[in-house]
Amino acid sequence: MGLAKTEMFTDQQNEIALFAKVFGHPARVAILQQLFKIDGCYCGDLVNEIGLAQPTISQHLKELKQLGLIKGNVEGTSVCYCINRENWIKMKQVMLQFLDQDISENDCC
Amino acid sequence: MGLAKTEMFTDQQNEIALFAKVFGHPARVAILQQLFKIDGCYCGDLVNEIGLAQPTISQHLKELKQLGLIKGNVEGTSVCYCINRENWIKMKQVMLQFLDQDISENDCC
DNA sequence: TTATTTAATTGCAATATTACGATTAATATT
DNA sequence: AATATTAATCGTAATATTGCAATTAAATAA
Repeated sequence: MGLAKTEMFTDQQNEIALFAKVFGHPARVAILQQLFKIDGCYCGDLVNEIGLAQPTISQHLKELKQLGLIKGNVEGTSVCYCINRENWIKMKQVMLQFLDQDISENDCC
Repeated sequence: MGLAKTEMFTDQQNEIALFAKVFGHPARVAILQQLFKIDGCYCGDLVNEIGLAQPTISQHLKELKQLGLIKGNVEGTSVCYCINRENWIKMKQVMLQFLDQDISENDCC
């Protein structure tokens, strides 16, 4: 079916999966790292930096924006993208809660 | 093409994306949370707990195992799964490095 | 007004993912 | 040996993702 049965899972599990999914492509990882590095990149800069076609980058930017992880500011014909710091921190808390689960010592296997 | 152009990205970016991708489905998040909670689950337990069909759970377990995040121990006709703690810690370091990037104060947008 | 620039959108081909029924493999039980 | 139990594998349908050429939209510059 190619479709996750989200109704069987908790909101928290679905939220974790949604954030993780958007990080599940190296182009989006690269875009975010570049935005952390430069802090305000035009779409064209990202196209040059990353080397995928402009529509492809634009599509990845859209997904990041939909999840609220980046903001886009229109400046004339350009659009300046940057990290949405507030939401990044919120996302980080959700992900850390998942990654930082207590690891007990007793190894079962 | 449905295929990520991994050769354009750094090993680190591809590694982050690979880990994130496996967390990008709520069933795999749920499996991992259950393994942290119970610490040694049989495949059948996970099928009952999560409510997807046995082949589906088996497939998700395979992906988690391929990435080294879980171990499976054969006990008769059953297989007991648990977290691979060593690799979980390694994965966490990679992901934290990505999530914990310095957030400067100056907001560009 | 007519280019020009920049980025979003559309449409599509190739590939990947998700889910599960049916089957198989391996072990345990009778 | 025959049966039962458990989980992996196979095959397949439905859907999602990735990438880009072509086009469009919107703003600026000439």
